Amino acid sequence: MNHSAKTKQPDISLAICGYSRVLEIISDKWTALIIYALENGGVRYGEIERRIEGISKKMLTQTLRKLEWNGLVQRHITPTVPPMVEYSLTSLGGSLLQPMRELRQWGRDNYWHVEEARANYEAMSEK
Amino acid sequence: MNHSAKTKQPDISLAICGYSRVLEIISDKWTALIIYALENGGVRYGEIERRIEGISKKMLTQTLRKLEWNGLVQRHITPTVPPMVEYSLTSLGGSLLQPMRELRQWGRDNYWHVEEARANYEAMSEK
DNA sequence: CGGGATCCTACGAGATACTG
DNA sequence: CAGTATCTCGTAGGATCCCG
Repeated sequence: MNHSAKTKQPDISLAICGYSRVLEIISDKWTALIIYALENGGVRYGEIERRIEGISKKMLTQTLRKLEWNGLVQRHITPTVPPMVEYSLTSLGGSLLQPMRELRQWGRDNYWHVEEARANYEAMSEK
Repeated sequence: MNHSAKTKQPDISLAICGYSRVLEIISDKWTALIIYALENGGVRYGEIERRIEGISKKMLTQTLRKLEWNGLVQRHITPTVPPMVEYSLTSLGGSLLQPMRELRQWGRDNYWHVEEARANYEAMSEK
């Protein structure tokens, strides 16, 4: 009753692949860094901005909104003047930390292999 | 001797973060799907194309080249006419499978939470 | 303090056509 | 079969200025 039993392999569909769906959520340039900034608890807007080198207000706000929209981050406003806004991970957001840490670790352990491969590839192309 | 001992937290730097480096490698639209297509061994160009729904020759070739450049995939040509080209994961590429599978699993398990959060967020905005 | 509104541009990626 | 070569377009993301 399911997909093509006679052909060698099932299709790989972008629309259905769990990985693609995760990427849609966490592959924006600043998303992961913001999640890491929040991994130890709630942090104020300005403090996140200070912690992450090079991020602009626009990108910070935009990325936080998307994280909120996806249910990974929650926003808590204390209506003083001026206002104080604190962001924190939801439990859904927290559940992403473990798998993300593993990818990060892979990057730390293996990035030099990647750089080596690139140098090698380019050396080959020139000959 | 290291970074600012008196300020509350060390900076989070895009350039240095292991996670950002991994994203640089595997966040392209088709990259993960190609890696999955190769997870059980070498596959020919045309076969990858058939397995991945919706990919164009241009994107397939371009993504394969980048994967090769990064040392994750290797290319083996049998110079018959017409030529036969087989791609397979290197050991470096294979080492990415485990962490990627975990993210994929997260997507499968939690995507419905994300969709729920989105619906909720939008319902809030309208009021 | 914590944003929002605009403008601009580089680049990812699709469509289409051609080739050894 | 396994690619290249162009053309085009949408959008992510940076810069800048303004606001309650």
